Amino acid sequence: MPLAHDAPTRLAVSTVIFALRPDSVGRPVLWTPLVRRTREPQRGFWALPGGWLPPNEELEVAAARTLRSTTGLAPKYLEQLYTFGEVDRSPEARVVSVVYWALVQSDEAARATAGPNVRWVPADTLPELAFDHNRIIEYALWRLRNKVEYAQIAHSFLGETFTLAELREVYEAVLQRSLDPANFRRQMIASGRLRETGERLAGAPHRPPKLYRYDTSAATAESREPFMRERPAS
Amino acid sequence: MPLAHDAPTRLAVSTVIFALRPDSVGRPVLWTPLVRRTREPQRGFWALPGGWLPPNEELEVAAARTLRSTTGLAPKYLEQLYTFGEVDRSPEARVVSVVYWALVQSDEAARATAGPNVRWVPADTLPELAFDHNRIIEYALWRLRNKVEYAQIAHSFLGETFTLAELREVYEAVLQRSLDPANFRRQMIASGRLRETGERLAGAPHRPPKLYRYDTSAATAESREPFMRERPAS
DNA sequence: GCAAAAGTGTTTAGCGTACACCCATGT
DNA sequence: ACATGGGTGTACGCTAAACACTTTTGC
Repeated sequence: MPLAHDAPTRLAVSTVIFALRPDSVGRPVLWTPLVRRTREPQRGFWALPGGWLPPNEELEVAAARTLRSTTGLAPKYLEQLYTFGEVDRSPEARVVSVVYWALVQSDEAARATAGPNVRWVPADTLPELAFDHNRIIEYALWRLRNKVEYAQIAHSFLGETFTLAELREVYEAVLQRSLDPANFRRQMIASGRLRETGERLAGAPHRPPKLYRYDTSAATAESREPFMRERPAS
Repeated sequence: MPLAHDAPTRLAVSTVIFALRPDSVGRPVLWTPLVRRTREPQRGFWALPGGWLPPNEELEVAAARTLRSTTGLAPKYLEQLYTFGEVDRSPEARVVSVVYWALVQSDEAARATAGPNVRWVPADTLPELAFDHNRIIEYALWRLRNKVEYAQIAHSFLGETFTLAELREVYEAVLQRSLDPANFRRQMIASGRLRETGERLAGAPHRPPKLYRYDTSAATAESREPFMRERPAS
């Protein structure tokens, strides 16, 4: 079915947002917030947070604003994912969506705003979503799991300081497999991007672990990608 | 300077095209075709091939069509690169460009159409281009050089059959360093994606090398990325 | 036979994995 | 003291890099 010849192509920005939340057994797994569509087309279906691109707003800023308005949070990591533009991905009008993906701090996400039209769901067991949004989230998951293996982004789920065990739990949750604590420690230290804070986390009935901080200035030239900012727009 | 409030955001598709051509010393290096802008803004400057997105055309098809109209060629590899949408990247109007990158067969590119408004230039020593196109090509180069190291795309510069020496020359030209022929051979064979044709390339004053063919069906599930097609749209 | 590139064999170094073991704290 | 996770040491296996060596052609 051809589109109306006078309908202009519309440009939207959407964001796939990831945070870690405990599942029913208490182990952290990936969750993502969705919004309920309140108008046609696809009214009532859950969809990615997003909206039309304002003429004077940067793409990345639009993604961050969307994130903030649906979760109340600021992204700790934000990157362009892909642009989806199939002619038939939305009925009636041609819609090209520039999609971003974001990581937010998990303990903040636990207290994130939610309402009747915002719902967090486990990213690996999605319901049927509006448009091609299932496919988009699956692609974002693929990218996240790939990128965690070679880029230092896992700390974006955590706060300013963290223990190596906490960091390892993030990797294990994202990659869905357990990692050797001893080797994990050495790999992280060898990367040269962790700085000891000098403090330890006390209170547990065992040896108190050191607290680390991610060193943003230690990113080497080889590993740096174009267009990557230290602080995403908010 | 704010944009006119009634000017809609426009959507364009551009393509960074790479082929290998001999430099002055005869060694293959990366070249890319540019088109001269014949209207304002930036009239007279060289720019990436591209144009406005037709309402009923797929993004990838638009990229392939652009490629064909400027070079007369069909892409052997075509992938979305990034979407550039900075508010001020084009004067007067907000333009969001979905940029693709493509690899074309080098011996075909040698006979490619060129005219007063199409020029091939070495990709590593670009003149000053229109808009942000210098930055776009530099990013495409970065992506190409990264991806060649972990994905099997180098054969896209070659014809149906090729020798391991020819394939190695592609890698050397893209990565700008020489590779050990013995180890290169073993790595390629070990990848399991090359098939012997049973033929050899005769005529040179030395032992005739075997001819190989790239086996598209041998791509494993682990290495496959979403949205990758065997045959790009043309 | 000789030159030159194709193709094979072998050694070494680095790195990730597996796992044994010691350390430090709260109870 | 002891249980528990933090943290260290070490051996193994795989792979890439380096390079010596053999093979096969045209001249």
